[in-house]
Amino acid sequence: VAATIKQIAKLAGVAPTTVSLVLNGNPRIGEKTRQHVLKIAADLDYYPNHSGQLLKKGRTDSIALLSSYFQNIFKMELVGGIEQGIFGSKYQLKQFLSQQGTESDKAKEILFGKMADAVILMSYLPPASFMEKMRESKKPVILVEETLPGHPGVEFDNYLGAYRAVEYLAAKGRRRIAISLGLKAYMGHRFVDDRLKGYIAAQRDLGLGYSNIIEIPNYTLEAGHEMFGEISGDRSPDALFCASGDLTAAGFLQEALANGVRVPDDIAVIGFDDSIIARSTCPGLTTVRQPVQAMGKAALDLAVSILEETDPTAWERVVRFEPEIVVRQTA
Amino acid sequence: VAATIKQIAKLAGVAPTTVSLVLNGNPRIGEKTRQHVLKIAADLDYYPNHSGQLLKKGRTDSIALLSSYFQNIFKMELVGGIEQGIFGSKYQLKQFLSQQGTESDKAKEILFGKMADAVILMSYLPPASFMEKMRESKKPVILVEETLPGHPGVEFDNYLGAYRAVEYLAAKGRRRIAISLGLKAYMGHRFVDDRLKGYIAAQRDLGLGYSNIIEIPNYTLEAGHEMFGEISGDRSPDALFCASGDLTAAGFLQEALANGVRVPDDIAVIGFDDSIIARSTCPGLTTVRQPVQAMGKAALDLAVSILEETDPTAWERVVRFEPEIVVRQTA
DNA sequence: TTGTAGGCGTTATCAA
DNA sequence: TTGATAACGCCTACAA
Repeated sequence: VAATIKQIAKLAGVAPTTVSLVLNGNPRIGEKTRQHVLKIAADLDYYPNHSGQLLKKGRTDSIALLSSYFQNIFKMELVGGIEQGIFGSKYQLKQFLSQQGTESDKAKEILFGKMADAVILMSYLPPASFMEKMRESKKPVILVEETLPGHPGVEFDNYLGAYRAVEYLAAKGRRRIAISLGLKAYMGHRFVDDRLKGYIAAQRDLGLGYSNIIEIPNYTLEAGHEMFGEISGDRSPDALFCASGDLTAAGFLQEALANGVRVPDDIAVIGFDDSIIARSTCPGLTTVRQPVQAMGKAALDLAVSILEETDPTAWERVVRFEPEIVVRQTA
Repeated sequence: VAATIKQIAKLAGVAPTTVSLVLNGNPRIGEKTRQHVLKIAADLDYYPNHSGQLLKKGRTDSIALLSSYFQNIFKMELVGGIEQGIFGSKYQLKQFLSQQGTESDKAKEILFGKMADAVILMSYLPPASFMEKMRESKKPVILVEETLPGHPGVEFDNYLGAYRAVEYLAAKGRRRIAISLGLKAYMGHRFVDDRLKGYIAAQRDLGLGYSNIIEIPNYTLEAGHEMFGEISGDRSPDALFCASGDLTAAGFLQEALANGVRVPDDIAVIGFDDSIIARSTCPGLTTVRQPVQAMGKAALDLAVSILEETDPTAWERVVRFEPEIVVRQTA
């Protein structure tokens, strides 16, 4: 049903080549023929077959985002940032979902199979050997969140984020600061380790002799609710640093307030990410801001500068973003 | 750099056909040759060129989601639902962004250009002529949120949602119920009209002689904050129905609580959507639930059953979802 | 069991 | 100014 160049050519009484030239705005075709062809193309509602073009050109003019996460606010904001940057550019964003653990295979499939010119890989650290291989094949893979030195990536200083959160709480007079984390659930994800290390280092540097690590199964509202059960007892914390994210912090908040625990008077709460959730809770959630949108944009920029070869150093650049404490009402 | 069937054939000392047959699991190739070819393919890290395959097959095995919205929770949840359904199927989801007003052109480009086999079009009502044309060309366009009778779509009963919200508030003894809406900003979007009509009808049916329509510029937290300024005065409402969504309701809540207005004692608040926002506010937001994930899934199912021709009626089916009041603490 | 040949829709090279 | 021809990588009837 879709029109092709050949059909237009036949109807117009010219050769396919001519049609192609006209459609691509080549000036060496006579005005009369041009108009004629254009008219017929419009009549037939012609749109170029994408596969045909790609096959010929060898480029796809699209960039893939690959992740193993479904619905998730971090991803939404990352995509938002990428979209902002990609819109109006010549690139298309294609999102792919991969089963956990199959990320690098999927990336190879995408890149070698010419489904996209570059892959932005979210929250997954592939083996160095994989990255080197991609580098040799000139197939850009941009790592987001979990990065590898010497390979293109975008990261956030999670260590510093945690450190500053503890510092901030201590400056507010808190002495028994607990941290919530998915140590087991997100095992192998560096961001978990880094946040924990930052917490421990800050405790040590500030001479705080208290440590309380609340292990949670996932980063949901419900997990936040359940945290509330963990903070009672005689050595209960006077502050909770939800390194597990804003959503868990919001969950905790709900449960605390429902049980008559005052925030921040009885317990200060600080989240992580500064997502839309942190801004919409009540009281407003004090949190460690991670500029996720900007990170998405940065990943895209990295991909584009590698593809367009505008910057030879881009192949080994890791763009690092710094945390910022956003003070609202919970701490 | 990417390996092709020809290269494998040459290295293996067989014809390209043989390689293709092996790779596609055709049983008529001898085991020895099969193993040999497979080994070489693996060595070369072969992945089939997608464009080549598509061009030949005439199908893309992918489904497009087209919208003119960037970051937005509704979209996130819709995508979530689609992904759940698509994962494991043979289809790929491709997301496209279009400038507002160019949706149908973009859809044609996608469909006729063979970038995807079907388009799921979010929150945009195209002209009927466009839908008919697509129908004739056997190019499925699935409408989400804004639908057209006789064309495949997924909709939500916004009228009933609003009606029930008012009914619920009235049953709770509220008499002066205000509604917030982006009448101007979302002009032409049927969901706005429908919610307003539901509100008006319920007021009338229940004999409530009060009407207060708060016009807001967009559906953000900040717009919610500003609503608070609108509800003072002597005929101030005792309930606010945020037909403008949970996020605006959350904004209002923040401002109200910050100003010592008690919710729901002084004013009841009810949101719309039951997004993650509604679940994470404090107090929990009573809201009109719209099963966005299920709607995404339904849109996908519709697309698939049209593509696979499993159900001839799918071409004209509009799947309708019903509201449900989710009672939490604000009303 | 394996190979030959042609074509999907496009574009680039070269010739007319 | 226009057209014939070939090629991108893959698949598939048909032939061997």
